[in-house]
Amino acid sequence: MRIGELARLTGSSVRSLRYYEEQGLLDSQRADSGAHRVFHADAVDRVRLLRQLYSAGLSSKVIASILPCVDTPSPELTEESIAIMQAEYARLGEQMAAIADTRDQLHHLIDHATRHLAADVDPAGRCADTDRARTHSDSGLAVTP
DNA sequence: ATTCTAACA
DNA sequence: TGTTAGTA
Repeated sequence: MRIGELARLTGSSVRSLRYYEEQGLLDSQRADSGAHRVFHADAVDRVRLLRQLYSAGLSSKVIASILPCVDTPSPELTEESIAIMQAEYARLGEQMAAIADTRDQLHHLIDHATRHLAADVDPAGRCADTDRARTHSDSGLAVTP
């Protein structure tokens, strides 16, 4: 397939795909005329993996160093490759903990704001405000572990 | 219409 | 990565 289709199938831009190839992360052939790139069908999975790693915060360099672990023959897979993967694994673990902590704080803020809104402006009756407060509580955001 | 390379307010 | 220019 050509670059346009690969982009469509992976939800990435054509520009990004050329960049991945430039970084040695993606393989491609050349059309007979050498005019344009031709990608193997497997490139779809490869690109999805690349984007997943990128979105997790891994750099092109890091991804390049661990790809030999993905490709069938891996002559350039070294001890350092494993060390790098372990480091990223650890980093993601810390990042997940930090994100969980942030989520907890947000939960508290939501809880506080909800109570404030419910008890605040309605010494007499309660209508819109109370409804809004209840809506927030049941919105799925208040998932206390 | 699609792809390519090169380059940057 | 986006975008633009000039081609093929």
